[in-house]
Amino acid sequence: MNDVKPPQAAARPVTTSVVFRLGTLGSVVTARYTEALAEIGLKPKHVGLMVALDSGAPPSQLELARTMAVAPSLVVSLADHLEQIGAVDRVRDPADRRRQVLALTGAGRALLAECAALAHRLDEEVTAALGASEREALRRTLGVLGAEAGLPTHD
Amino acid sequence: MNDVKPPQAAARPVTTSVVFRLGTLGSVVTARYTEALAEIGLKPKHVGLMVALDSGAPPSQLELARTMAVAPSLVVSLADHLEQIGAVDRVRDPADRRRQVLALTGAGRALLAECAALAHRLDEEVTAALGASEREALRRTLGVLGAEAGLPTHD
DNA sequence: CCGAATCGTTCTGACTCTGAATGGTTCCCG
DNA sequence: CGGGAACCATTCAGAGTCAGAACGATTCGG
Repeated sequence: MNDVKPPQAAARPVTTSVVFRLGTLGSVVTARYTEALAEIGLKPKHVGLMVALDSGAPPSQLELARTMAVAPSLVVSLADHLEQIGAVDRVRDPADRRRQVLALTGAGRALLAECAALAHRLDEEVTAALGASEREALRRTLGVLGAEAGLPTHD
Repeated sequence: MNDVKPPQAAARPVTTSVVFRLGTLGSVVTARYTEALAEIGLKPKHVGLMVALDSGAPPSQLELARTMAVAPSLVVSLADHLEQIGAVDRVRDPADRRRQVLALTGAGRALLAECAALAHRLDEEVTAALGASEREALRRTLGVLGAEAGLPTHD
């Protein structure tokens, strides 16, 4: 019937997929987020660890590694840094002295709040082209997908 | 007034920000996407390069590096591989023999279509928890934000 | 009470990407 | 014309991030 060859390869190009858009957008947004966090001496995974602690995840390092889907050895270095700046306490569990139990300090909660403020400030830049209802719908939909994938989501 | 200390640190936790959700979701989705691509011997950036070519971006390697926001030396290795598997032609521009001009071959277009199919298949898994209208709204919103950020978006 | 299992830590290595150095090509100006 | 400056692609070394193996300390089970 129609032999018209489109200049593009496919009727539904890769670029129209949620997966592709989420990937590319995710990396550019994360780049800005990472840059902003660097100014307060943190990396995204540090925030991730604090979020896990704040969400009431089991506080032993091994379990934190599991909830973060990350190697235990990485948790060590993250905890090292957070402890050094006074954001977390790290004590041996008296009941099982193999375990290292992490807990947010007051300063840690303040730091996490600062990260939250920073993130929401970035949100306004990133979603500037969106209307309020679209913005909220996006936030909500991402929350649903995140929860589906087992990510921490207050809301 | 109210001195009730919430168990969480902030009224608007980091996890409710679009930036945070986009980042975490992006990385988990990208992980699955990367894994799926690996089975056909590609990495996300290979697809990115093919997409750029397919979208009519200026085909010299340096300009491709600019549109992909990536170092020129990386384009070399990406093009090396794509050329080796016959997905792109790489010829010296006769008008300026410093330039290396890339172009998708037929096989390249087929490969890109395969990636598109793969991505859309993944989409259904990832967005399984969403209704059709929500899914479409997400796709559209991500497209708007991507366009805002200067990303290639057919649609 | 002793061997197996568990947790944390250290360290090595894989992987990805950038930036500097190099060689070939073109442009510009005297 | 001719020669130096600018430009493009390529190679290579190195920074950064992360996982996995190896080890020591501690606990559990028989």
